[in-house]
Amino acid sequence: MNTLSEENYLKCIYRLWQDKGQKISPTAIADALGNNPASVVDMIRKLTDKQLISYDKKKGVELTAQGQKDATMIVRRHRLWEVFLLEKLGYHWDEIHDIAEDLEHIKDATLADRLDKFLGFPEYDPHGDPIPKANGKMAKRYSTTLADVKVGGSCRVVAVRDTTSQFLQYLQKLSINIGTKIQLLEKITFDNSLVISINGEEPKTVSQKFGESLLIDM
Amino acid sequence: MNTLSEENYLKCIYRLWQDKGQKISPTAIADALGNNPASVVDMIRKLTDKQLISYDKKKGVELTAQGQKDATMIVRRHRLWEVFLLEKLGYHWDEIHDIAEDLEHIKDATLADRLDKFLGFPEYDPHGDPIPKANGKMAKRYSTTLADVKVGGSCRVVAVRDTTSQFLQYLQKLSINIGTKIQLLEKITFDNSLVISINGEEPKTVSQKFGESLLIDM
DNA sequence: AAATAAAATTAGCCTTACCTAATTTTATTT
DNA sequence: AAATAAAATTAGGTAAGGCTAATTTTATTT
Ligand SMILES: [Mn+2]
Ligand SMILES: [Mn+2]
Ligand SMILES: [Mn+2]
Ligand SMILES: [Mn+2]
Repeated sequence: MNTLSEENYLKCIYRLWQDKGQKISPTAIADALGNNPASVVDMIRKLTDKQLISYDKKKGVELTAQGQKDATMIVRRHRLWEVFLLEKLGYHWDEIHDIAEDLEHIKDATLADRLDKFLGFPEYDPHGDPIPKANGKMAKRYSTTLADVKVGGSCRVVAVRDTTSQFLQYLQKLSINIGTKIQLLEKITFDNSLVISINGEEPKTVSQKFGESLLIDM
Repeated sequence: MNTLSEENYLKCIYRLWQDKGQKISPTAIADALGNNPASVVDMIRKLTDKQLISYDKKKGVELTAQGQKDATMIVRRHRLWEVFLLEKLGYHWDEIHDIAEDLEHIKDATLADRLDKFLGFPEYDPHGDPIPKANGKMAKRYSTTLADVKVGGSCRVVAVRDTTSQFLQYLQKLSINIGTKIQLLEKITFDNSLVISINGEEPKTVSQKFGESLLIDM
């Protein structure tokens, strides 16, 4: 069984691998976790000994089959708890991530499966991220962002790429939720700012960073 | 905020204080937690510094007002999660204690209150222990055991004093649950064994230890 | 009151998971 | 190719929360 810290590293490596598909370096992990690179090197040794990752200066850090399995199950628990907190306990979507960050580490052979059943086997979490099934499979992850939409085009919000409360609360203020319709009216060439209409309302301007953080379906 | 270990010590001291009402010594705590007395002495120092307990060789360990408040809220969370696991996720009553032992440490300002509301503000947990309210108050704790019943008398099971799976599974085997009616047919004077009838069925013999572990209402 | 037993405490170690500072290796400029 | 910068690693340290073994204090017997 993995410790809390080991689990957080596995999940972090899994996320970096999914997000970029690029070489995962000790510094990348350190940045993502807010830890010192020296600490990361320690943990890389530990996880390598446990055969959960492999590390090669050329290829960077990679999850082994077992590491991938373990990471997927942590993500599964995280997202299921998020659904529970939002749907059953009435939290808002900017409050659930941090609590799920702790709940995901509760280990019991049947807990995740029971929770899954209790929640009605949800496909996506409240942020639009797919929830891995017990067998590790999961629905497709969205990848097109608002920044990819062509001027004049319309789209529907399906997920967020950033789950910080700063971003989620900003969305709240703009009345944007999963499912909200957005039309791209104009792209400011100077800094790629986007002029959008939310649910057909009056135009608002948002930054490129904002656009890249909203996942959409055309 | 208290660490996981500090919380487990607080809860342990709280339980010892409730159970015996006697002087709580370092060895008693060590026994209860399965830790070494030397480790307990370390933690006594730490909790004393944090003003959560007081320690006097004569009077033993005592919770301060704050320590009592903290301990009560841990117990609240533990028992609420137990109700959740049993009622919502369908666990049996011998499986929930260990999982709640971890869930009780999840800290969020409103989590316990939301869970309480979601569960319909239960008064007792699945083992018959009263659940502290948000203000710290709770329903009465039962204290009469099956061993206190007079021969010929009848009673109803209201709680268990032992939550080990050994005991709970034994109860399961005997078809005893919260609410089960038991009649005391005979008390063997040799070793205080009890001959009982469960729900009017044929007589069964149980030990004194068994009788002292079942809390009842006459 | 001594002797003995039990409980409490101290001293010194260990592991986990972090850290800083120094050094070495690898990449990027010039 | 050197020089420089960045990344990775090593060395050594810290705090939490355990441990064992030795010692001191307190209780219980004789
Ligand atoms: Mn986590
Ligand atoms: Mn999420
Ligand atoms: Mn616990
Ligand atoms: Mn209970």
